[in-house]
Amino acid sequence: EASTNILLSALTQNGRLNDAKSVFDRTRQRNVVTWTTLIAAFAQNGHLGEARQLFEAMPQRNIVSWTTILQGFVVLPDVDEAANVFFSMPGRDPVAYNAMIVSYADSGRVLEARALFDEMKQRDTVSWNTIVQAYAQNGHVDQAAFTFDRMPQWDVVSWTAMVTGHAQAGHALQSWEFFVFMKQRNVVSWNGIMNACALTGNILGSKQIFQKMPQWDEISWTSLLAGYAQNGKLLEAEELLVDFPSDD
RNA sequence: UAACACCAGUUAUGA
Repeated sequence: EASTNILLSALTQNGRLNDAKSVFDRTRQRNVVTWTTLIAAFAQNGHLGEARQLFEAMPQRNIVSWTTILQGFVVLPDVDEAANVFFSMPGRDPVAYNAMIVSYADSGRVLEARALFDEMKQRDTVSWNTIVQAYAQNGHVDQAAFTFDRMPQWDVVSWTAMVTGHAQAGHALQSWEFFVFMKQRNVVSWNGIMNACALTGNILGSKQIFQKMPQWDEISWTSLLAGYAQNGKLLEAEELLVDFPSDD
């Protein structure tokens, strides 16, 4: 039955929702993971109705199944339904809190996001990153920086959030400083600083970063292209298109 | 402090 769940997981990861559903329907031995895997698949594709039906039909739910349905409303987005689920849950762990904080942040309700954060018994690094990002994306980079300074520990996500947060506020220098001070960088950090340059009008910097970065993904290419386009560098954009990687 | 092949939930980058 673990093997069924592995199959289900593989199918949903490849977007084969229908196949996943039919496998689910044909299996007799379902456990909470079987159910939750399918619920997550529906929820991640915006099919909250189906997800909710399964959620209500499942014989027993645990905190992961609750958080899965919660997350479905977070990404929809439907902050009120998300809050509904969140406050109905039999128990809340940091993962559930973090998801709900994101929902408040995405709808501009920073104070409520902060209130939840303060109310948490245990905060993990994701919690801190989430509240830092909540401030940054709502135009309070100063608060984001203040909170960042008080975090017990940082990871690559924390640093990258500050790089992009400052860039969005137009603080090119601070953005760059955070990038330089980072101990570990991944492709997201590199994409972030490249976009930071473009955002603050330094498209030449974007190009240089693109050339220097150790690895690229689709977002790296799209970012540079967008940077050119938004700064009126149409010739450069066309040149870049020639070298664009294709996905087959 | 990580590796030894992934059964489900939360945070950072572009369009």
